[in-house]
Parts: sequence; structure tokens; C-alpha cells
Amino acid sequence: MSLKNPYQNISFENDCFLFKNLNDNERQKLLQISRLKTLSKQQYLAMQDSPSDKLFNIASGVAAVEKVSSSGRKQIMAFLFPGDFVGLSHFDTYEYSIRSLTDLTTYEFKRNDLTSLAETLPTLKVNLNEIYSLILSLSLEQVYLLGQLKACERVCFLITQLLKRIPEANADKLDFPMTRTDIADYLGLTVETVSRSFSQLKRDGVISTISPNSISILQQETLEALAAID
Amino acid sequence: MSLKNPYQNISFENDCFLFKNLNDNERQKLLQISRLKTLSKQQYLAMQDSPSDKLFNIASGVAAVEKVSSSGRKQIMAFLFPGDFVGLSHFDTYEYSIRSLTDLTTYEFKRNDLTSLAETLPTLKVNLNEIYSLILSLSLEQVYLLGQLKACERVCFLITQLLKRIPEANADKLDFPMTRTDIADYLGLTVETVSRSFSQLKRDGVISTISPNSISILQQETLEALAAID
DNA sequence: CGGTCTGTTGAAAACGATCAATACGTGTGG
DNA sequence: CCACACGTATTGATCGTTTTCAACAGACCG
Repeated sequence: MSLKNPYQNISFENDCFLFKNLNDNERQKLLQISRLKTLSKQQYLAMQDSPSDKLFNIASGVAAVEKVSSSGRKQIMAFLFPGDFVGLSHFDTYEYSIRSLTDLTTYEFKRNDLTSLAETLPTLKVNLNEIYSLILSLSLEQVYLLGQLKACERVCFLITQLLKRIPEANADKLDFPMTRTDIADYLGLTVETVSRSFSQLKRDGVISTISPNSISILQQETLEALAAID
Repeated sequence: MSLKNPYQNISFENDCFLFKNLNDNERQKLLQISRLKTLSKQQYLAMQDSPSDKLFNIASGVAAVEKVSSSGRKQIMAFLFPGDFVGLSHFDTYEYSIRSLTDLTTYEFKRNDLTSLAETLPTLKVNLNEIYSLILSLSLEQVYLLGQLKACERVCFLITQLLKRIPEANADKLDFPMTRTDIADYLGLTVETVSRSFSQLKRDGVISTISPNSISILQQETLEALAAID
């Protein structure tokens, strides 16, 4: 009963919010109403405006929560990493699409199943509330990021975020699971500005590039100072 | 048991999320653990980093949820209007300050009182969850606003928001309860840019000004097209 | 080998920020 | 009642950043 997560070296259910503090019996029940789903990259788990009957808990890989407006502008609201939970909402259609950026495995729950089970498992209910609180807190960080930080600072913020959230990332080697376009759509910038920010950070000796999608962090303190949001 | 809200013409408890679908008995219980608090303008209901032991439900007036970073930059995360609930969080200190922009009355709850009561009143629990969902949804709108809209569009978005949320506002007369600085801190702009956006909207005949803090909306469709976020 | 996708770089333009000056409204005291 | 000061809003000129448009480079794939 301890599925090894291919994306990290720890047993998944022990390390993610949804399963937190559940005993073996409770975990069993939760797993029973879930379905392990596998997707290749660039596929949609959920589509904006379609019925929001399912919720997902990322097991491995990275996904993006995104919104495309009628004017064609796209904003990525969040990146999702292993352990992240998504789909909580009281609306009957998804407000945002969820797209896999890498190959992805995820636990899928039917909304009704999960809410019913939460009624009988108080700890699960607590977990769901904490997840809500956490998501809100992250989205308010995003508000500050977009309202106050300059282009280069935003890129630094993303790098520190990835460093924390991608299991096998470290200062010596950080692989970006998303394209420059995705980064731009997340940070409210253009691809060119993102690219220029990377170049500037390289020029300043804060990072160095192994390949376009893989960097080393040379001055972590500088990076974190630039990314500071409090 | 129907307090008249000085800021609007409806009985408050009938029209706000926290009290929704509660019967008279349940309302009584909720009111019993609440304290009606009155503040003059520019006072703090809650301070960033202080213990987050209280929650508030705005009865009348307008407030701002704001964050000041160590670098001195200020971001207003949200404006709060009558009926709005604030303070939900699983952190033990407030992540943001709450400041009254006008004279304000608010129901104050001790966190423990409210969570205990919610255990015995399922409807209240549902309401709290819906409030969470709503706040998250608004904060994601804010992410899109800051990530994708131009200065003038942001101002239009704020105007349509105020039109919806301020009870006595209408297209003929909309009074701004906040200063240009507050607007700028909310929209991630400077005072000057906000002011120029207003001037431009005036020049284009979309709005006209009664006084600096009071406008008429002449072309609501144009305004809403500019503010469109979906 | 050529095509496509992704990322980088350059030059020009647009946008918003900054700095500085001016107007306006309100309240106070002469 | 007027003069003045203070806080707030507007406007202008200039500067800096980001966007836009365009060219090019590298990786991957048929």
C-alpha cells in the first residue's frame, strides 16, 4: 500500500496533504474511491467550462492550471506538482483548464465520492480545508508577484518555487518542466522578456545554464533576495 | 433581529453568505457568538503577522486587505464590501492587514467559537466552505487582472466591480470609497497611471466625473468590454 | 536535407513609472 | 469672509521597462 512515486523517492501518500494524518484504514477507503490516471504531456485533465465533477491529486509530473479568455489572452494561474490537489470549487463547471506539462499520473476522485467520504472521515475533511487554505494563500502570493515584482524578480520567484516543489531539483541542477511560453503565461510577461531575464541572471552570475531547460544556481541568496515577497 | 445596515437598504443577515439558509434559531446562535464592532475610517481590524484569532463579516462600509512587504511595496489583495467575510486561514498569524477605508461596522467572531459552532450547524459549515470557494475564485480573477489587463482595462474592471458590490451605486452615480493611492495599490499601478486612465475614459466619453471621487457611467457596454476577463 | 518548434537576441515602439509642477477641495485661523 | 495650508488629484516631461516585430540559432524529426 505504498505506491512509489516515479517522480520522487518517497512514498506518495505519506507526503501529500490529502492523505495527511490518515490511518491505514482511512487511506484504504480513500484509495478505493480513487482511480489512478496516466496522461502523456500536453493533455487536458479538465477543460474550462466543462462539468466540474472530478478532482485530482497529482502523483507525479507537472501540470498547469490555465485560463484562456475570449480575447485570447492566456494566464496560467498555478503550476501543479506531486502532492498537489486541484479541482476544489463550488461551481458546477471548471473555471480553468488543467493541462499536463510532462507525463503525469494522478489520483482522480469523483466529487460526490470524495465529499461523502469526507463526511465520515473528519481528518479528511480537515485536510480538504487545509488544502483550500493553502491554495488561497498561494494564489494571493501570485497576486503580489504580478502586482509588485519586476520581470526579473518574477523569474527569480519562479526558480525558487521550482527549487522547493520539484522533488529531484537542487541548486546544482534544476530542470524546467515547462516551456518559456508557459513561464511567460504564468508570470504575466512575454516569452522574450522571460528569455532576457534568464540572460541577465546568467550575465550577473546568479545562474548558469546547462541547457536551455536546465540551470545551475550559483548565488542562491541573491536569487532569493530578488524573489522576496515579504 | 434584523439589523438595518446603514450602507444598504436590506436586512443584513438575509443577504450575506455567512447567514445564508440558516433558520432563526441558527441565526440566533451565530449572533450570540458575534460582537458588533464599529470603526472609523483608516483603522486596522487586523494587523499582518499578529495572531489570527478573529474573523470578520463586514456589515457596512468598505475595507481593504493589504500586504506590505519588507521592501516597502504595498499590494491591496482585495476590497471588502457589506456581506463579505474575511479572516479564514489555517495560519496562526494574519498574512495580511485589514484596514477600514470608510466608517465600518463588522461582526467579529473568535475563530474557536465559529469553528465549534460550525461543528454543530452543518449549514454554517457549508456556508464557510462556499465562502472559501468564493474568495479563491475572486483572488484568481485578481491574478488574471494583474497578469493580463492593461492599465485602463484594470481601472474599468474596478469600476464594474464597485458597481456590483457597493449597494447604493448605480450607473448615474458611483462614489469611490477609496483614494487613488488605494486604487493604484490594488491594481498594481501608480497613482498617476490611475489618474491618467480616468482622464482617458473621460475623454473617450465612457465616464464623466461629478467630483474626483464620484463618476457617472455613460457607456456601460464599452466599460464592460474593456474590463472583460473571460 | 529541409521543416518545425523552441529559445535567444536586436531594434523600435508603446506603455507605465518617475519626477516635478500645478490644481482643487476642505478645514483652520486670522 | 478671505488667506493659507494640507491632503488629494491631475497634468506634463522625461526616463526606464516591457512589448512588439523581426531575424536568427539550435534541437528534433521526418
